[in-house]
Amino acid sequence: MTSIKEVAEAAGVSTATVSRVLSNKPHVRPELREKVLEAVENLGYRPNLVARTLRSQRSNAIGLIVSDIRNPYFTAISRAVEDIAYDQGYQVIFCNSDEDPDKEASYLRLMRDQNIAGIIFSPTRKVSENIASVSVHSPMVIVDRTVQANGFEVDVVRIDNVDAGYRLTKHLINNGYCRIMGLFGEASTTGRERRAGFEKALQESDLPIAGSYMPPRIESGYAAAKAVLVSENPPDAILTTNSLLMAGVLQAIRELNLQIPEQVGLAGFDRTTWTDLMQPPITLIEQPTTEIGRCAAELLLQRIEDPQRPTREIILQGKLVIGGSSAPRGRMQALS
Amino acid sequence: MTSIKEVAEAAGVSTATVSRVLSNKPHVRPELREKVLEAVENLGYRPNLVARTLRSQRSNAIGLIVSDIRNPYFTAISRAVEDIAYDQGYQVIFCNSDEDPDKEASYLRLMRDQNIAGIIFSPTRKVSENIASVSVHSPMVIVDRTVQANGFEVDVVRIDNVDAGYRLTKHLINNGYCRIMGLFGEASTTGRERRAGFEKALQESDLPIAGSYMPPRIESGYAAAKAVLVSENPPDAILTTNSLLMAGVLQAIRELNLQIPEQVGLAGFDRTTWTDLMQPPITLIEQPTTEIGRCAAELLLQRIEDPQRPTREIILQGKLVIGGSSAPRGRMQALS
DNA sequence: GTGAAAGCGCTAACAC
DNA sequence: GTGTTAGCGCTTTCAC
Repeated sequence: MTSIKEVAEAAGVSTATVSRVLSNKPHVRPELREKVLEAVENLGYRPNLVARTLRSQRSNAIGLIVSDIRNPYFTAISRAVEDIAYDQGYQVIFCNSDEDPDKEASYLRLMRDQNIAGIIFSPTRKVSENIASVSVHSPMVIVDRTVQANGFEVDVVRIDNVDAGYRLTKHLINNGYCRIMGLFGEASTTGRERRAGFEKALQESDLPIAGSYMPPRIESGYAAAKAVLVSENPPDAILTTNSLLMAGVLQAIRELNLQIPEQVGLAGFDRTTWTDLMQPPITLIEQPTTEIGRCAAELLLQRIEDPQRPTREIILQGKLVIGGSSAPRGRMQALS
Repeated sequence: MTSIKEVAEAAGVSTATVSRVLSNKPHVRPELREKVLEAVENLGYRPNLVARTLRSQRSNAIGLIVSDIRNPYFTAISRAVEDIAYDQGYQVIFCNSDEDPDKEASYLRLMRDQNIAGIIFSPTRKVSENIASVSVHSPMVIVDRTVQANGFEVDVVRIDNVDAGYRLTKHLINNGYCRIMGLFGEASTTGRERRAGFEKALQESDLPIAGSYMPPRIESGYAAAKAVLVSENPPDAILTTNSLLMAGVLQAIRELNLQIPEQVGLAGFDRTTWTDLMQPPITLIEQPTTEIGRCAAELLLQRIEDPQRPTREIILQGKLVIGGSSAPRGRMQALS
C-alpha cells in the first residue's frame, strides 16, 4: 500500500504538491504535474479515501437508505439515483432498513460516522428524531414519504399520494365497484395519505369504508385477502397501496380460484415487471420512479454544494394505468 | 461533533482509557469504565468511524457488489447476507455494478480504499484482474459465479449450474418438447455453464441445439423471443437462464397472443414474486437464495477472522419447480 | 491499570 | 508555485 509520501519522494516533490495534483487544484507547474502523475502511475498509487475523508471532513459517496430492498419501487429509484450520482462523480452506498427503526438508526449513524456527503432515504414512521439528529451533519433528501418533525426542514421528493389514492378509488367506483376493501402499508406516511384519498372518494359516493393497515409485505396481503374473501360479505374489489401487498392478494385469489375481475376487482400501486404480465393486467398508479430518483439525486447534489439553500418539496403525479383487473362491473351484475 | 478528547476531559481520564472502554478492552477499573460511559452518555458522543478505520486499518462494514440490483435473485441474497452480518455486528453496504466492468472496478476500489472488512460479490465476466488486485487487501467471497483467474483462490458460493441447466432441459425433453430455444445471460460464467448443461441434455437426445447469449435484461428477452417466435420455424419451447429474460419472453408471448404451453412451452431460472402467479405458473430452477446469502456471509466472516484458512467452494443444488408452463406436449401433438 | 505520545495518510494554512 | 507543518480523531505501543 503506497502512500502519498512515497509518491512525493519518487517525483521529487512535496506531499502537498502531490495532493494538489490529485485534487486537480490549480497553481501547479505543468512539468511537476506530469512528474507526479508519472510517479502515481509507476507506483500504482491510489489515495486512501479514509484518510482523505478524515482530513477534509467530506467524502464523495452518498448514502441511500431504503425500507425494503426487495420492493421493485425502491430498486427502480435506486438505479436512477445511482445513474445521476455516478455521472457527477459520486458513488452510491445502499442500505436496507427493513422498516426497522433500529436498523435505520444504525445505518444513519453509519453514514454520519463515515462523513458521507449526503443521504437520500425513505424514513420509517417513528423516525423524526433520527432525522433531526442526522441532518445537522449531513445534507439529506427524503423520498417517497413525508416528515412530520416540527420546524424541521428537508428536501422531499414524492408523489401526491392523497390524489393518487383518490383517483384510483374513483376509477373503481366509476366502474361499478361498491364494496371496496383497502389494504394499506402501515409503516409510512405514504399508506396513510393514500388511505385518505381512498376514503375521500368513497365518502363522496356514499360508499362504505373498509380497510386496514398492515406491514407492507407479501404475506400480509395474502393473509388479509384470504380472510376477507372467504368472509360472509366479501368485497367486490380490493385496493392495495403497494406491489408487495398486491402480490399477496393475487396469491390468495389464485388459491381460492376466483375470477378477476368478475368475482373480485383489483387496483394497486406501482408498475413492476409482473403487473402487466398478469391475466388480466393490474390496474394501478404508476409512480415515476426514474424521475423521483433523478430529482432526489439532483436536490441532494445541489444541497451538498450549497447547504443554505431553501428546502424544496417536489411533488410529482402518479399515472393511472388501467388494466383488465378493474373492468367495468355493469355487465357482470346484469348477468347475475 | 464531540471527540474522544472531550469525553476524556469530562470523565477525568486519558483518551487511551476512553478508547479502551469503547473497544471493550480489558484492564480498565470498573469505576473508571463507569465514569467514561457516563460522560459518553452525557455528551452524546459517537466515535468517528473514519478516524477509527484510518488508525486501526479495519472497519466493521462489509461490502456487497451485485451486478443488477433489480434482479430479485440478487436482492434475495442481499437480504440473507444482511441478516447474518448485521447479527454479527457488521453493517452491509450494497453497490450495483450494472454488469459494467468500469463501475465494478470503481466500487471495488471504493471498498478497498474504505478499508472495508470484506467483500461479497458477483463479478462480471472480464474482471479477473480486478479480483486479484483487490483480494490482496480484502477478504472476499464470490457468489453466483466462478472465477477463472489462474492460481487465484477465493471462497465461492453458487449452485451447480451445469447440472441445473441439464435437469431443466431434460424436463422439457421428457415432456415432449423437441425444438427448444435457449436464451442465455452473457455477462457471467453462470450463463455459460447453464448453456453447457442445456446442450448436453439436447445432445443426449439427439435434438438440435439452438440458443444465443444476450445481456441479462428484460428487453433482451423480449426482443429475442419476439424475433424467434414469428420466424419460419419457431421453437416449441423457450428456456431462459434468469427471471429478467423470462419476463421479456412473457411480454413477447403476450403481444403475439400465443398460448402457454400449447404454442410455446417455457422454463427458466429463479423463483420470484411473480413466477408462481402467472397463468400457467412458470417451470423453473429455484435457487436457494437464503442459503447462498447465509453461506457467503458466514464464509466471509470466517475469513475475516482467519485470512489464512484454506478457501472453500460451496456448491448448492437448484430445485426443479414444475409449473404448467412446461406441461407434457403429447396431447397437443396428437391433436394437430 | 493508566497516561503520554506517536502516527495512520491525507489536506490546508502558512510561509517562502 | 511550492514546501513545511500542523492536525483531522482515533488506537496503540511504551513507560510508569
